[in-house]
Amino acid sequence: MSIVSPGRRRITLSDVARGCDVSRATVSLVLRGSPLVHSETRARVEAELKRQGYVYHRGAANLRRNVSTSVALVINDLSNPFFAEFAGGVDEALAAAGYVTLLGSTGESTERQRAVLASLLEHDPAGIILSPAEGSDGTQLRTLVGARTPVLVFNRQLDHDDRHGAWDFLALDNVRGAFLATEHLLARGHRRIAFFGGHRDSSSCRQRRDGYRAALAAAGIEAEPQWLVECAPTRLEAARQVGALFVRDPAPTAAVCYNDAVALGLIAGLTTRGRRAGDDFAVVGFDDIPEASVSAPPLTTIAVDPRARGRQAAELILQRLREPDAPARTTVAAVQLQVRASSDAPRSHTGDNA
Amino acid sequence: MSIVSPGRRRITLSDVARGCDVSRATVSLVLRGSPLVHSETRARVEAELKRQGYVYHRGAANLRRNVSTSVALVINDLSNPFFAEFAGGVDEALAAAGYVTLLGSTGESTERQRAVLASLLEHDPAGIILSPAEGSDGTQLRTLVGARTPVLVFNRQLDHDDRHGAWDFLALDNVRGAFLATEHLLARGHRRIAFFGGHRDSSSCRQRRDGYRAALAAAGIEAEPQWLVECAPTRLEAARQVGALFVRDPAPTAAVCYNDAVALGLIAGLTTRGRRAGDDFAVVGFDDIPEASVSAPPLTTIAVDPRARGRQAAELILQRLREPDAPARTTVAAVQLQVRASSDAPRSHTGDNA
DNA sequence: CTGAAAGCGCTTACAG
DNA sequence: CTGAAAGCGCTTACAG
Repeated sequence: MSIVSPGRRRITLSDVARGCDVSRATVSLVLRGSPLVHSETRARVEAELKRQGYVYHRGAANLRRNVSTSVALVINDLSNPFFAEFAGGVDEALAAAGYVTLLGSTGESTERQRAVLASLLEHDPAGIILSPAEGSDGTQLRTLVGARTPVLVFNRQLDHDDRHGAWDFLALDNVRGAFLATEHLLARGHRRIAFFGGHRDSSSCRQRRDGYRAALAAAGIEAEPQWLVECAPTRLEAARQVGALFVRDPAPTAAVCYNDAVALGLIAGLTTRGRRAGDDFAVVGFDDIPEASVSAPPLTTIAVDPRARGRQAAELILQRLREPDAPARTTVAAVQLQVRASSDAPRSHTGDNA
Repeated sequence: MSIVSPGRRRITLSDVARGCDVSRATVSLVLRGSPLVHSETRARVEAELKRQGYVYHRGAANLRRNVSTSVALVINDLSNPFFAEFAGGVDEALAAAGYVTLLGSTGESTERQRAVLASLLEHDPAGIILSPAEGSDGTQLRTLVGARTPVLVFNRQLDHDDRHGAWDFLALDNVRGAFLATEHLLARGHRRIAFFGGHRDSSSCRQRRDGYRAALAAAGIEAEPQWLVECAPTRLEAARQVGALFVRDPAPTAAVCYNDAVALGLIAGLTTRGRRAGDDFAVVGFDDIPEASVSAPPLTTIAVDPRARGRQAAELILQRLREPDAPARTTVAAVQLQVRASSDAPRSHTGDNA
């Protein structure tokens, strides 16, 4: 004879059925709002459900019905405000559609990404929204995920194409964003414009560089090799690399940055070197993270609206669940220039007359 | 005769068992690492698991075993960097312990909180980490959640105590934080120090005001009523309320702010009024959000380390799962003063000689 | 060491 | 309109 702590045992359909003298089937029909149940019976069952504090066990129901009401969201890390906003948008749209969000973080490690995906897959998500860790391989991911679970890839292209047909892809318009940023600096009179930060092997960096080059080309300028400075996309690394911009004369008077973190690092590095961003050097960022609007000087940047991108990603995976057999699609999300006084000094202020 | 798309059907234990001529029981024992299985049989089964691309269905297993491997995390919103960091810490620690995080956002609405909790409970979380929406009622939450699922409350006290015995509570040391902030301004020579922002009916605001008053009292100062200015804890509202600080002469020369958002709003509002934070008015914040270090001027504030708090919250709920019957506990997390040049001008700079 | 059988909490044809 | 029965994918005593 075992003693069960009060309230510890789960209340099931059977308990409720017993409590109001109907079958489990009838209670189930009431729960699912079936019109088959007599309204008086329904009322009795509903009273009993409430009386016993019944909680629906969606997992059991999903098992029986062979459906899933969760979507896995795998991102780099919530400490990055870009992904935090993105995740907020995903969760908002998924919750509105009746899905629950399963969270996973890779910390930009493909090894952790493997482990996180394997663990999440065991929870049977209906689909996966994946912002891949840098260096993720499409073929490997396909082996891990299989063909049963649709994946929406966000932000970063996978390294290898996939024999089974590509996954859906939500891309930022990196080319156009960098084009707009560069065009803005050109319009303010700059001619020697650097592209600062990021790694050449990241697809988003290559695309942003392409947009940058295209804007320069449209103005009849060819990017000089020393204007292209690589560094890890963090504030600290960017601050360390600032010197590379000024090794040769004439040095650039402005920089399009790979992202806002790099731009903030550049601003800090300029200060260290006795220069003032927005005063004698122009800086434009990419992403429009929350810090961009309160930095000193405020940062002109490319707004990506990560929260809206999150909602969009959720809509795309939900649509895929509705049409599992439609061909894979790439969606390119628009970006826009967010001008703020005054990280983007005009050339006249930089004391440059070359 | 229905045609199944290749790879759409789930591979189950039965498929694997059939594929290598053993019973489902044996496959299950292999999966769970039982020493009962002959090593040769084990090898055969493992090869077949891999060959068929088997994915464990943890939901089915958990149903049978009556356990859960998920924890629900309910917060205000991931757009708030404080909660994003907190969530990152929670997820990190839960993942390390083999749990998956179910995410839910309230947007500070108790109505949405009800709906989100009801939905998450249907997914049978082992426990819930809840940062309650403002105005959450403990009695109502108890009715909703029941006695089966342990809850760790974070950051904000619930409105009513609970007859069933309180839930675990992870609190920030708000009193001490505000005390440290106020003491710092006193040490810099200020005597007329305001407490700016927050709502009196929020428990964290009351506690921070208590710490502020205690520090003033220790210096023989009593807070004047007009030094206590309420406003919603957002940048925008704070900027709008700045005028209230200067309605009477002599006005305060410094302010302890309810949080960093309010502090940043105050800094902006001061600028609008032709004053300069850190130059002729001293500002101290609370939370140490990422913007605090890059604002102009950088913000001296109280560091709460939300990521560490997230890890701590996860540890506390995991411990509760291990000891369901231990008495409920309140844990107070330490906070510390983060001094940054130079939002915290000394009084001599404020031109105040009163 | 391996297999047959019962059961977790639910749903859904099917019969009445 | 209601109930008995089978089954979703797994686990676990129990028997052999």
